[in-house]
Amino acid sequence: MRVSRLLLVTLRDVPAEAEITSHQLLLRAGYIRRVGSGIYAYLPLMWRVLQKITAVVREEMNRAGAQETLLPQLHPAELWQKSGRWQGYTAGEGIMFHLEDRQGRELGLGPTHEEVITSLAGELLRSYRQLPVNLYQIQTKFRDEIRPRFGLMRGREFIMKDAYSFHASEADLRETYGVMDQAYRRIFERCGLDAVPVDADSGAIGGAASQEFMVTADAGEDLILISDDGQYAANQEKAVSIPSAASPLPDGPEESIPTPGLGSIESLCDAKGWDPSQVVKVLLFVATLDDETLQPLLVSLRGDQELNPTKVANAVSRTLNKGVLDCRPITPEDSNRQQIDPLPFGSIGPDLSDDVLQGAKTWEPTFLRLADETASELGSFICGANTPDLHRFNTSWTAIGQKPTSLDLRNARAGDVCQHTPESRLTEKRGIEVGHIFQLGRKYSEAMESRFTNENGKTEPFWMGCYGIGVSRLAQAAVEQHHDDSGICWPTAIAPFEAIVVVANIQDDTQAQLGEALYSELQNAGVDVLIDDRKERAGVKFKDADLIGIPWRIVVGRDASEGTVELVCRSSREVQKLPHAEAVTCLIKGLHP
RNA sequence: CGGGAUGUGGCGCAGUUUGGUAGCGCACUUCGUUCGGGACGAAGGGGCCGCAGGUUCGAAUCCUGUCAUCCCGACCA
Repeated sequence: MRVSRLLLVTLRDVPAEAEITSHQLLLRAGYIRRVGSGIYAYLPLMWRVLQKITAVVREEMNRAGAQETLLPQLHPAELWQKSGRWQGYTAGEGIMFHLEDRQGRELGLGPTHEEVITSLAGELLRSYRQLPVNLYQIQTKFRDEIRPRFGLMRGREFIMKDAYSFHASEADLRETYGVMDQAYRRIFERCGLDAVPVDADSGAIGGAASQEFMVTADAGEDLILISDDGQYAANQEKAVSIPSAASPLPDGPEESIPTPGLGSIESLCDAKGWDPSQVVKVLLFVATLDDETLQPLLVSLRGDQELNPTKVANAVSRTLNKGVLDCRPITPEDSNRQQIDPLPFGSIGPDLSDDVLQGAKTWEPTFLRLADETASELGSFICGANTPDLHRFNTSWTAIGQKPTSLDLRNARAGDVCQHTPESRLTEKRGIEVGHIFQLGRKYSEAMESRFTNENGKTEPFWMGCYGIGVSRLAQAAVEQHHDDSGICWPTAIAPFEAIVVVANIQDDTQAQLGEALYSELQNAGVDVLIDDRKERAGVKFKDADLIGIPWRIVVGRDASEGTVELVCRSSREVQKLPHAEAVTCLIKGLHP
């Protein structure tokens, strides 16, 4: 390709819309253009990058025994109604774009394809003899993100590879899950990304085991915790650790202590000289369940710990055996709306009576009470007295009259001791989620009544796995991980071109001819090569070449008359002056070591 | 949806406080000089100042409404 004919519009100024480096560079280097909020055009250079990535993904998926298909993007509502997800995905905070056709039929624009594929599998896979099957597709997904962000990182339209596997047994599912884990590691490695597999919460998609692949980068939206010894890594939503010990309270009788104006743990401890680990804090939430009930929650946690909302939602879901659509803190305004008496915020104890909920307009009349183990394991502690400006000192679960069950509801934090070995501690990093693999189990096959006949002639629902890679996000994550002050430094495997021949002065016949000769030679050698044949000053061409980040550059310039050129490595900035033939061999060796 | 900010040629911005009919840099076009790290000079083209009302002799500027975009929280590949 000739740069003179390439649609390449580079910008000197950073568009105001871009916050993070990778987004700025993709815009400046002419890879993407914003068309609407969270909607981007992939310009020719970007499209080449995406094709390089999908080629790697295809190879590895095919190698792992998966088969490529292409599923529709328009999904009839009935499919989603059958799985029970239509409501949750379209109403309120729902993430699915949806529409009505001229007949008044409802359709959704696919944010994910469990429903479609599971219903197809039920029709096509009748016998255990056909199993296992792993189907994948690479296509555009639509999600009406609450807040699109950071260019391709969180778009409303994005390219994703998703795969779904169907199995006759859980053991077989686990085997394919393992194969996918290995395939994913290879994919990210081949794409030149440093991606860490971490234990993850399976979230809205549901299911048993799940693992995310995180590209470590400061701009990442997720917080991940990694052990010093590298044996354990998890998303903060899922991460577990051993909490630090609480400072014990001196023995003594229970006391009521006036605490006017001390509504936060911090102010309370500052004023009274207590340690936050001696206090049980109580947080009130209201959870929206999938049967539309609004369940008030009372959560107890040791004062020095942070609550993990994902763990709370999962605990609610497990306890009540219902899905949790939303979980938000109860605020003083809620008492007005529910027409109940004001709650003693700042002085709530774990034994806050259900009486406070009597007469609530839409809430359930009793609290679901949950306690983190850091709180439930305290012998004696300080807590609110359920009366404004009053706390209880040296009380206990016996005195309070209820010993809650111990759950893990807290955030693991950097510095915490690991569960797998007390020798190791956790550190925090930020990560960009580029892949996620799940063992779904039978959740969808049961809901969609998608079944096969087993060896014993009985019908049963499939065991399922699902495996996603954010292809367009991966491309931007690669830029986030590979750039310098001058621009992008693509890993060769996913660079739009492997090499660029820069003719310093195209009007110099010697330079032009040698440049053209090298260009054809490289093309004939199967190298993806660009030639910058523009009538621009050399400086402009160098700046552009750096910006767009082609891994190798051959500069044909003032030494062209002696047949000497420069071979430049973009990422290391290493320059070698070489006879042109040698530069070509050297370049090809660099590409295929 | 809650909190914050911004809308002025393709991009980055000034002008808004104190109303007088729009300007700068980059980019673009032409010519000349220059030619290995985003050149210089000259000449040019391009904007109903987000949109709709209102106030006024007169609105980018003041008032009301509305829309859009971006940032911080809830969602996820």
